[in-house]
Amino acid sequence: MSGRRTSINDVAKAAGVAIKTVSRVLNNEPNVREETRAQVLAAVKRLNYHPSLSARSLASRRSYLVGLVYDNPSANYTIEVQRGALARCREAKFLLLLHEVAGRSEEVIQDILTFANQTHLDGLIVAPPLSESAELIRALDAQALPFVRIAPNEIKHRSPYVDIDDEAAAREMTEYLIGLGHRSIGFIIGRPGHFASGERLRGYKAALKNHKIPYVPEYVRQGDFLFDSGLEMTRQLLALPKRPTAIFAGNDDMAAGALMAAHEMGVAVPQQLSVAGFDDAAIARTVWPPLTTICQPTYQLAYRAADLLLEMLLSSSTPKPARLAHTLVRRDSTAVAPNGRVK
Amino acid sequence: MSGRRTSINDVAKAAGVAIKTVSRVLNNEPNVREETRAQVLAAVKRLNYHPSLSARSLASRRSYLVGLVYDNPSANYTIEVQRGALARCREAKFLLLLHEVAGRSEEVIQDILTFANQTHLDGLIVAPPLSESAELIRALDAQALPFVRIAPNEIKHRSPYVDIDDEAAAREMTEYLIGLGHRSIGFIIGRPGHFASGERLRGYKAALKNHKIPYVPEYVRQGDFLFDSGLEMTRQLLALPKRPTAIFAGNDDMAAGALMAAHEMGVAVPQQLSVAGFDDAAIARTVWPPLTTICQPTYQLAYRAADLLLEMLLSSSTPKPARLAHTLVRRDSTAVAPNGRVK
DNA sequence: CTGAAAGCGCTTACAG
DNA sequence: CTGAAAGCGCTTACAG
Repeated sequence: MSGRRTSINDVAKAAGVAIKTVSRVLNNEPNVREETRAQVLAAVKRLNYHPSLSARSLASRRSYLVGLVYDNPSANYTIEVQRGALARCREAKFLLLLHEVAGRSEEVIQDILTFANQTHLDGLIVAPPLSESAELIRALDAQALPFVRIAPNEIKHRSPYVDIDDEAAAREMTEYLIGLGHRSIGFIIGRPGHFASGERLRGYKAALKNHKIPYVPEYVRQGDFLFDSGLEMTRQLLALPKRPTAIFAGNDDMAAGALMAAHEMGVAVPQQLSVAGFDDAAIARTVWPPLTTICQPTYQLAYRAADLLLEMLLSSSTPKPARLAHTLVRRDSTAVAPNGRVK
Repeated sequence: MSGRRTSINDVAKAAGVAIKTVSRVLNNEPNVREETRAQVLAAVKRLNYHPSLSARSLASRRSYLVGLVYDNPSANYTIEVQRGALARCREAKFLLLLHEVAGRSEEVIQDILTFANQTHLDGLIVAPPLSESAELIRALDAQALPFVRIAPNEIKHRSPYVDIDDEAAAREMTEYLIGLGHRSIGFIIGRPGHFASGERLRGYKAALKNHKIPYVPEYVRQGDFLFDSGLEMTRQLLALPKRPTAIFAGNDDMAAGALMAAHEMGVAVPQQLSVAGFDDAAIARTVWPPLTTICQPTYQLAYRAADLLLEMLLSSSTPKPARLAHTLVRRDSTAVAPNGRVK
């Protein structure tokens, strides 16, 4: 670290061209002779030159900074989101800044706006459940800050988003259980207000209907996406006179709670009770038995979200939303229903 | 986003001073009259001015960028490290860039150096287990890049670091089990090569010695910090003719594996077997029964690491290493030894 | 296909 | 205690 860092001037001198030409090569602009381009690249390599982000940023009135805001629902989920967004940003030579928020909605919004203003963010990626906040969307709109939402709810807004088909996924899982011979299937709903909670419930209902299985209200319980609610609701479901032979929880944390309730009450999983989750979070593989669940392509969702944002920033267009595929992962927590006939 | 962003010139004009004075106020430099300072701050507020990082960075030859590199050992741990480092960086108006690495040591080092060069990082925070890599330390040294290590091993290097006393913590946990009347205590060692693995083993041995309990080699098994190794080693320990009444695993993931082995073999925890972990990771609270474990102040370690790095950068001194306190967290996985007399 | 000039918004180094 | 000038390393806008 002695003396000056090497700059575009050094490269220009070494390659025998003007700095504008170096700039063209570095930014993959057209109208450079192939030979000239090669000379410049050779000089870049020889001098181990790395362009200065601050200079570029200052001159182009663009920060090359993208923010990722999240209200950490679970560490594993968040890490995957970070990975996906980071990967795409790195490719485009943008920097990703993380910003975790928590607390009341009003403060959270102010917090995010302050973050965006202080860092002069070019754009923002909004992870769920923040992506479901109508107030936040409105506030970002008012700032004219480009943003992309991951798995948002039904809020109508022209900004792009990426998601999966929660209803279809829940329908598939329910039909998978039906296929195993289950006819009494409990369902634990996710936190009220989350769009995904409602969609998953809708998928459960649709599957029952498709198979002409009556909907039993007492089999459907309200949880909140947390372990404890899965535990408590399963205790209630298993205490029912005619208890369900399968329980489908709105996410893996609640499914893990369901497993614990079964252990407590001496109900064998999967022999006497099948349990299914949603998300394929890390907990799905650390509980016993490992959970049958729906795998969301979290990394891909975040990668794609970053991709859409960069497209907005670089071409100032408004890209179309993207819907990605989920998969049903079969593990050991589900099995043929006791006395059940497999279809 | 119409027209120009407000700059230091606008503030200077509005406050009736030179831009240098605005700069002084913003950077808390001395030699500004209190009245002038107030005028400037009022103008800053009125115009909702936020200084440009790129301009500041370009002029001061400092990127205000700090890197955090990690080889994600567990999502929960990583998230806590991020939180701590982010909090300190935000206070100092530095930006934190994440960089996750994986794979062979040589590639990892090259990857980190490329990251540092491309972003013109001012400094680097190195999380474990990367902080234990002698090759990495050497490479960073060669680049003259300031860095701070979190929980490094015994590598001698003048760069600062933060850690806890792993040996003392393991000693305390072992003595806690002894205090519950246990005399046959199994131990599952963490991944070989990790400094913490050896320190924790040392603490276990020291406690036995302090209490004149003979060291039984077959009670000590080699794991690798992963769930499966805890499962397998506990199966072996519980198959012993005289099986231990307590098992202390070198981390929580292995302790969770130990719990599953006990469930499998019909050994009641904690009535017939006490199980203790280390780290207080999220899994410690999702397994059943919840784990007694050692809580590392992960957030604080990272916060402090960032603090030391910033001190290095801003005062160009070399701060002293910091050692932080751990705590023993009692939960339901440990109890009085069967037929044990509590001391 | 290539380049010279101006300027982005700050800090540094200096003067008073 | 305050300020005018120079310059950080790029891109933009323009000229040829």
